[in-house]
Amino acid sequence: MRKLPYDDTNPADILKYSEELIGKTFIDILKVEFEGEELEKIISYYNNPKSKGGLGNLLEKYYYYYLPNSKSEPDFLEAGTELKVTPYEKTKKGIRAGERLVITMIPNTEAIASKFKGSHLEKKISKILMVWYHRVKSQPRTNNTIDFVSLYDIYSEIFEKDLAVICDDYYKIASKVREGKAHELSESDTKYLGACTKGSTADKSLQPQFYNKNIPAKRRAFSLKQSYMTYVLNNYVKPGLMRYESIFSKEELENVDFDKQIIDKISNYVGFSEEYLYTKFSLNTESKSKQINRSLVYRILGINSENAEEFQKANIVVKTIRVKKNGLPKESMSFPKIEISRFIEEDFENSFEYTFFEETIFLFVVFKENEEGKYILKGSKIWNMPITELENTGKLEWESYKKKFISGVNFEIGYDKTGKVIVKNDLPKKTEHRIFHLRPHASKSAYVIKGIKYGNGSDKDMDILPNGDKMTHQCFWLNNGYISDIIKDI
DNA sequence: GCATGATCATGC
DNA sequence: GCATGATCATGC
Repeated sequence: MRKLPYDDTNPADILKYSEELIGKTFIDILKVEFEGEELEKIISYYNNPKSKGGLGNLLEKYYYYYLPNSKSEPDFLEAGTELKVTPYEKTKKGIRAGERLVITMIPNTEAIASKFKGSHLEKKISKILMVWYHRVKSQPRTNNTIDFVSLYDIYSEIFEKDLAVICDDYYKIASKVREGKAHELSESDTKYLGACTKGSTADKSLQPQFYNKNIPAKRRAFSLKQSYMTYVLNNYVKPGLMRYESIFSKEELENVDFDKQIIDKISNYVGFSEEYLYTKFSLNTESKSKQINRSLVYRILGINSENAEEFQKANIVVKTIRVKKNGLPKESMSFPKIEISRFIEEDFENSFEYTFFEETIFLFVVFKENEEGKYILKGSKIWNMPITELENTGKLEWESYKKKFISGVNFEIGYDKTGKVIVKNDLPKKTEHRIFHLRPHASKSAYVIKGIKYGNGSDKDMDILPNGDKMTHQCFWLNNGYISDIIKDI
């Protein structure tokens, strides 16, 4: 056996050796060990999406030279350090983690420890050597460049406040498993540590639960959420591009329940009118901004921007809701527009919509209309869509749109009294669905039907249908009736 | 008064 | 210039 070029008992030395990776591509690493035909062969092996060897495996073998030990122990055993090779991507707004960081499987054939301290997860997550490569999807994997290397130590001072949340997340996941409810787990149940599904689509088959022989559950793994990894990347690995403000002090996170604290902070202002609160929090009362209540919520939580550290980490989205006197939200809730050509190619389980509702936590903040027609802050709630609802009703409703797009959308062209064109379609309507429906979402309406253009929008406002017709961009909306049920206890 | 289609205001 | 969150406005 060759002598290792680093001290594998010392995390600092492993880090130092790893820093020599910066600026190199994976091909550069392989070139040290191979040449000629052999090099070509090994490159194509690692670029084959079907081969088991990932980029992490490549570095283990040809850069760190360690022999894989049992999967239940950290990779650098004596240093107690786990190696993770993980992608990041560049976006218009900066950089973000390309994936969640999967740590270890949630057991389904043996007992699970109820507390994080002393758990199997603790061993695997405490010290992680993160090797970040810039993923460019258009090029072969081995052409990607390693740009950053960092040592994540959950017991170091900077991550101390995250540890409290992660312990709480662990407890929630383990409790659900121990109650025999592994089939009800969802990534959005918890804040920084998530229970993500594991394996390719075909492998996501249901397996028996250790704690519940009657109901099978998908295999899931503990992971650091992608949103959390994005924060780690932007704050500790490459700080400076994004600025976050924190809502909580370390003491607050260590002592009280996360959700309860958010709700409590908002509760302090329940009963006051929008106008009063705008003035109190120095928001321009003349503003016609449709997002002024969002700004208000962030100010109530104590931050001036809309970049809340804890919300970024936990993937929490703030949604403000105005409720009419009769208790029904004034509006359904919109989401980013869809792309029909992508939509009809996807299966529900791998769709953008499934992923979004499985991963996203919502903070609903309700303003209710009083007798004088003024809106009063009523309260708030943290919510995620129950996975069974998403996988049953949600799936059926989603699929009804897919079917309709494929079979063909029909239009009826009309005009209102001002002469404006109004184009009706025969997509399934809100009244036919319980959870969500599709509606237009664009700057202007725009259609091309049988070659004829309608509406005053332009090409950017339109999406293309399978038959070549075009219609105004659509997006999913959560039905206001459905939201009404969720927020009725606020 | 609701359902559905249309559109606005902001921030990056 | 566009994505996003949110609301407007007409017809039934």
